[in-house]
Amino acid sequence: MDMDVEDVDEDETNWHSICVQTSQHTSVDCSNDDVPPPKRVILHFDMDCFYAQVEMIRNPALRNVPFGVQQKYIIVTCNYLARDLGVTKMMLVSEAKEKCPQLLLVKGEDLTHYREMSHKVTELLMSYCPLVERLGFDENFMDITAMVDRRMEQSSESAGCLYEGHVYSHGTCPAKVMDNPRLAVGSHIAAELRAAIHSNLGLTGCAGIATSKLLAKLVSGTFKPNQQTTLLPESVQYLVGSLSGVHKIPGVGFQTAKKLQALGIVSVQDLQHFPLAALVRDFGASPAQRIQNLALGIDDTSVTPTGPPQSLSNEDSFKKMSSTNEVCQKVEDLLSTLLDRMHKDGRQPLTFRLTIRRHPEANKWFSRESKQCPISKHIGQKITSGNGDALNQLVALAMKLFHKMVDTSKAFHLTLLNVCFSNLQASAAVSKGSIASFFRHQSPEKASSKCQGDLGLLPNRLDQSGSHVEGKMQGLTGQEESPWRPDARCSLGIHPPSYSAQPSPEASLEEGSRGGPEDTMTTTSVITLLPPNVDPDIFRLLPVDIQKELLEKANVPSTRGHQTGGSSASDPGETVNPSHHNLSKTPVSLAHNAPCKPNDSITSTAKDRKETVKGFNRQTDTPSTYRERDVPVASVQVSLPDHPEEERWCTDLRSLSQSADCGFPGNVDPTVFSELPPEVQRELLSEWRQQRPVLKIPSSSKKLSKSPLTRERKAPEKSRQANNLLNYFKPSSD
DNA sequence: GGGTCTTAG
DNA sequence: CATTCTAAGACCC
Repeated sequence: MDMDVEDVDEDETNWHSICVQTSQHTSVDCSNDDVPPPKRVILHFDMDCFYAQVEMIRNPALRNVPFGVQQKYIIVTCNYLARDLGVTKMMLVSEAKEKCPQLLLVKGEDLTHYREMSHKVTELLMSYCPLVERLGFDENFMDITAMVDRRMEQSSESAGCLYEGHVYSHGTCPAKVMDNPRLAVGSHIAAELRAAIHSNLGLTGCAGIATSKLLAKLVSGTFKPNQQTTLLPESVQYLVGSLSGVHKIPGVGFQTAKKLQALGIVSVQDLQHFPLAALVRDFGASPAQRIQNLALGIDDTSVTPTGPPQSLSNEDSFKKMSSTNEVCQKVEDLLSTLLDRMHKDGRQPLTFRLTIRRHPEANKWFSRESKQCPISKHIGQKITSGNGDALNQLVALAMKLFHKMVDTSKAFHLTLLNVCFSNLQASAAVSKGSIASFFRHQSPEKASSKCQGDLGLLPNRLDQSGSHVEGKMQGLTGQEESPWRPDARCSLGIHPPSYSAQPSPEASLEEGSRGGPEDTMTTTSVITLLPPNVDPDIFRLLPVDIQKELLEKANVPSTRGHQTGGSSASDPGETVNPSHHNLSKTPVSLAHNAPCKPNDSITSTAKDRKETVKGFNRQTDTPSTYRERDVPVASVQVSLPDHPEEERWCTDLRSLSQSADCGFPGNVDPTVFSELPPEVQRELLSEWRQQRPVLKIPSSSKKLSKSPLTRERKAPEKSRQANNLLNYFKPSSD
């Protein structure tokens, strides 16, 4: 997991955060009109040090101390206090301790809480628009083209607004800014979504707004903690040209980079200009075209809704395992927890796989070996129904597979075991309004719901994903009640769980603005009413009275951001880093001689407001305002009582605007929640559980047609849903 | 469909 | 370099 690549990335930030001040006369920007209007508007979200944030929500006391999340002997990620002290992701625990003796460590091998929070983020985003694709636990892509179009149709005002957050640029003329109104609108939507994630889930993160997944991802980390950046078409070449090497291109991993290097290709420019035919020889036509396009900043792949996981696995690594008994015991442990997850998921696995890793001595180049086999229907049923017999039978099955790989009559030395269920089959359908339908992928025809209906109108490109869209829409449509009704929720700052609820039509911000009376309640409205120099994100966290005050004096003199020349504490210097040879390699014909501060890259207005906010923001607290209440914490390690299910309570998007009173708008403030007495938490959880929709559905996928480049596929076609609800309502449906 | 390789976080 | 603990897709038989 290096999912944590995310954050800090010391060096990576450099390249992208470079900003060049182009001299007035560059051939690029300012006067070109040959830049075609963006077709799609794609967002990329990347949570800040995700695991660490989840841990801080579970235990607010952690916010005040430097700590790292440890998996075995590695610090997989850490909070910002730890970063300030020199700790980085993927650092050895021993090294981190030397560097920072007071570093606290939180065990992170159990991914349960991270996984759950990860899905909440995805589901929250899906409630606004179904086109959400997950990338690991902490990143999501979203195609908001339809949302943007709708907003532009209904409100002419949008044309007049500026970008929210930063604009990646090396000196674009301000005038140019408005030549990309769709991206500008996209930046506002991104800001609202980040605000929603923050208010509903208590998480901060970065967003990138661009015309493709590639570009959105590349630009999102430009300004690191908790900020967003929009990439304009005229800056694309500069951005890709700034990458330090081909390995920085998403999709070009170690092996590919190695092969490229063998061809003398090291820089992105090398790859851009290398004869395609030669690449084809080494990589094959499709991959060759693909990687060269990526180097050129071209990416046609669509955002493919991820849907429920296609496999569930559990693994553990260790120094040495050399007896069958140990293996058997470990397999049992792994299976036991995996079975719990499988049971909650509700789907029935048709395939079981056991994977091992042998000690890197005999077994060459490190690798894993696996054996898999079908799961009999009989056992499969026990798995889904939670029958305890399943464990024993699966352990036996696993051992059979184990013996196929390892000759136990000889010495062996394993360093890892993994058990995996795949080929997940959804069981019977659930009631129509169920959440399950939310994840369902099929249902052709009707796409009536509002939110979705719009999607149906997608002008461009979504053709291929049409099927998914429809499927999702349907789910949405199915949504019958309106969980988000103001009255119902809020009893405790909480409201009905709603996985499903989110998808509900009204969930969409714009929807509201479109015609409904509820417009006024939408996040959108709220945000747009904020004083120009206030970050909606922060605003929301302020006490109501302060909010009022700010609204009254909308034009308070903005303090010059501290953030300014520097950027956040996290990586200030780097952004300005003088040593950007990259610059010189830039293909673009600009005079980018003068690197400038990050700020410069922003249009003045946008910039000003961002910065002011930032300064404000940074100190006060980025993450959670509510945070510190004192919770009796025995040790920093203490955390919530473990309830299996605290998972899915969800939120109501639209309630954002009222968040102030409820503690959380339609939702629960995670921090607050964590501070409630365990009994109360449990009670709430069980209440939520009754309706909570739970997961995603199965999706057996088949292939549809293919599109030329890149993978497009994913939409499952048939699938019914398996939903946890089943477990609650239908004891043992098969 | 089984199994490996690659990429990714 | 991987290291951790996952998850997915491409591509072989």
